[in-house]
Amino acid sequence: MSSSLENSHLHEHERAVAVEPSLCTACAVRGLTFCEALGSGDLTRLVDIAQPVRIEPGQPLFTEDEASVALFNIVSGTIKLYKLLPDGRRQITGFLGSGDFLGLPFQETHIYSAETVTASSLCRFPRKRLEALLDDSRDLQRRLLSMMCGELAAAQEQMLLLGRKTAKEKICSFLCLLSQRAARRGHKDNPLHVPMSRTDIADYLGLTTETVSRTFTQLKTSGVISLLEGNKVLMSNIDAIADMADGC
Amino acid sequence: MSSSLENSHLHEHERAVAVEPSLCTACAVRGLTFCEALGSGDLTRLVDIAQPVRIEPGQPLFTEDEASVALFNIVSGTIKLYKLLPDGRRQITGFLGSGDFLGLPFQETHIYSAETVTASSLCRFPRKRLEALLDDSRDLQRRLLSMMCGELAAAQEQMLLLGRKTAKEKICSFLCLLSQRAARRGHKDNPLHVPMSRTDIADYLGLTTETVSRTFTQLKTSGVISLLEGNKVLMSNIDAIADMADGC
DNA sequence: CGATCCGTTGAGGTGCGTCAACGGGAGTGG
DNA sequence: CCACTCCCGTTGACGCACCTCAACGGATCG
Repeated sequence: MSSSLENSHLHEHERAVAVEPSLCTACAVRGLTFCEALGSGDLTRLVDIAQPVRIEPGQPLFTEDEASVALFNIVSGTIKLYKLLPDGRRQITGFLGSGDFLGLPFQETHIYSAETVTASSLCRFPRKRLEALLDDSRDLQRRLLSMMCGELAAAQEQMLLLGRKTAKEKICSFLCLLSQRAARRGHKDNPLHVPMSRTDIADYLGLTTETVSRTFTQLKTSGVISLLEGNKVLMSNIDAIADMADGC
Repeated sequence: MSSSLENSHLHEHERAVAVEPSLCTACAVRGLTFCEALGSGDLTRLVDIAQPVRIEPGQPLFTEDEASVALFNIVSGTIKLYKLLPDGRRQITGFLGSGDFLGLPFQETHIYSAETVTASSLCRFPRKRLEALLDDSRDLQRRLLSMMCGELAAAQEQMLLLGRKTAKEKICSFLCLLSQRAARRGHKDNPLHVPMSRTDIADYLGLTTETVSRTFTQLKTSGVISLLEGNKVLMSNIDAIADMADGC
């Protein structure tokens, strides 16, 4: 599925030049991240430890059980998080996009693997230094706590999906989720861009690629979506899709 | 399934007497909770807003989408958290026990319903007042952040279970989880107490009661567990169960 | 002692997984 | 420019793990 532990390329990025303060104040996704919570003083300190990183599609960022040395803000691109069973079965626990925070502070090892789906640019923070900053800045910590609450809420919603929804409901929920997130980020949300493969979608929804494919054609045949060029999905009846997502 | 919004009994508990400071310093579960992070000054402030609550089995604490007015520490007993689909399908997203924190700070509404499984005693905190305390105490906030990270890790593990494990693997994982938590709390972990009903277990694991029951008898027949009186499970071969939990 | 609830067991059905084949697009090499 | 390969998405045929429906026994309770 991937080249596993071959992530030595990351260390090359550590030599990247320090971020200019202007890059943060001008950051396109700053309003979405925890950086928003920072006053100019703390922002300077954050800039000191931030390292811009650009990564190609399909590259691992870190692996489950590996020691956690860095945390990230995602500036652009899509990242997938996943856990594996010994025999190779995979569960993707989330897709992250611009503005999302990647990694768990105050945890010594990663609890999941992370890999790019599309070409991505990230803001990399050495963990220990970010934790020190967190200890000093109550605003930053509170903002992060609030983001974690949001992630926990999303995780619970995903449990409902995985445990109790049918294939059609899962696909519809997935489309609604992607659409909402695109809108929140200011991206186009109706001809919706779906950058992940059928395999990734299947491993996110607890299905197989065949079932994902069949369900898409079923939705296409019933007229609620159209599949366009460039991995785009046109939702011709969003209300119907939202209803189907909850089994109405 | 439950008496839904009938939780007016909660307000009676609000009249409960204030906690004595000695009750906190002597609290049996203090080392497990975020209270551990408090110095004596902050502890006094926490005592001021804490309200002891005792609730019978099968009683709702709050409901999904309801405004969040209070958060809780669980002193003893078991609580279930769940989400519902419009047609009544239910997913239990977690079971909480002594030392666990219940509720999401800085969120205006609850994202799940909570109900007692067994008779429980809780420590109730009005949300706004606890948030004010959080804003003042960095240690408290950090401890809570760290607990949220643990919950998020558990949620990811549960997604792997729901999306990719078989019925037998789910049941074995469940037994291992309960056993580990019992040990961490200092409860007996091998003749393991399983207080929840087959229906609750099914709704937690994304199965039906029949499948849960059949899988238990299957494990019993193959000799790795025995079902004892009083909802106790004896695991005669824990290693085998742990292996089966991951499909080995 | 009827009523209700819970756990168990059986018989039968089905939604989704498994296995296999096929076609189109991208990359590669001659 | 054309083969050739590889990868990905799609579709079909078939099987099975789990769900559905139903019956039953034991425990609890008014």
